[in-house]
Amino acid sequence: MKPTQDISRLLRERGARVTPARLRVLALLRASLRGLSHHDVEQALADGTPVDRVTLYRVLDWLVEQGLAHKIADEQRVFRFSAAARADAPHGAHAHFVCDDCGKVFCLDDLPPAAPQLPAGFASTQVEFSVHGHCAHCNHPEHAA
Amino acid sequence: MKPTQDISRLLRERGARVTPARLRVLALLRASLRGLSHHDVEQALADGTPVDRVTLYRVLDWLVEQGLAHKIADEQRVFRFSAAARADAPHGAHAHFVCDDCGKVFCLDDLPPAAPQLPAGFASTQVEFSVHGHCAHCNHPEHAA
DNA sequence: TTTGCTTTTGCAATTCTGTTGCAAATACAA
DNA sequence: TTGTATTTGCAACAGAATTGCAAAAGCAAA
Repeated sequence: MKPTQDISRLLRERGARVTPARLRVLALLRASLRGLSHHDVEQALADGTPVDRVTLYRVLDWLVEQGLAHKIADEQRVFRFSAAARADAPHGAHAHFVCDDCGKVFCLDDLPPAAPQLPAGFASTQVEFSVHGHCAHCNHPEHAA
Repeated sequence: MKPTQDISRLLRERGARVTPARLRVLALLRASLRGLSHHDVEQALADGTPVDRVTLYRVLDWLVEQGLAHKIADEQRVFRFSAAARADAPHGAHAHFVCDDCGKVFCLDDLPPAAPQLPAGFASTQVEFSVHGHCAHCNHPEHAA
């Protein structure tokens, strides 16, 4: 089961051109459990034929424009992209783990946090719960850069 | 009542050096109803003796480090700073309310829930709990800008 | 007040993240 | 295969934020 074939059909169905960059990026986003920054995607695609930085920005924005991906600014003011099909729920409904070493964001399935009591007059629209620390990869000295 | 005298004493009490830049920036943040970007602060201080851009960045970060201000990235991926309501410990584990209208950050006294179970190898150092919504001021149409 | 040490400031240059303009390459339909 | 609009890659640009280092300023002790 080639995920790229699914994606290829998906793109074709909406009258969009099927290009390697779009296939690879969307497949990557769909395979990822966490939001990916432009840099993350660039690194992930560097193994095969490298994709130009600008093309990557444009593909990512195009995916967002097409409603196939979501774009949010993380705490470090970096845009993170995630596939829309999986993450269609309002962002922030789940908890995040932020690695303070590598800056990566992981989604924690766990724990739908309840909003605490707010002062009078305050209205909450969204709750964000982030756990900061060191991810499994950065926690192991032998893996550190 | 000179707010700068309050601030001057506040800084001195914690063994920090009292400089014009720190006084002016913190006074400005305290007087502001919404979160200010670096550019906002630079403009606001341009009337008097202009403060160097880099100094401004450093003063703002220093205030955050001291727990006297909060720093968040807004939707346009620009950092916005606001005075901390409670001049507490250096940004400990407490909950925040972020107003999506004015960008201001309020500290909530409620303690965040304990860190959820993390994947193997992950270590948590800090838990951040943010509630997004509309603050009491922005909730009232007659007060809105 | 003066001295001396430490912190802070200001300038220049640099990094990081993302954009824009334009010509060449490519997808896709005819 | 050909024609055409779309997409790509390169280069240059732009704004936000950071870094290195010498000069200036704060503060305590003499």
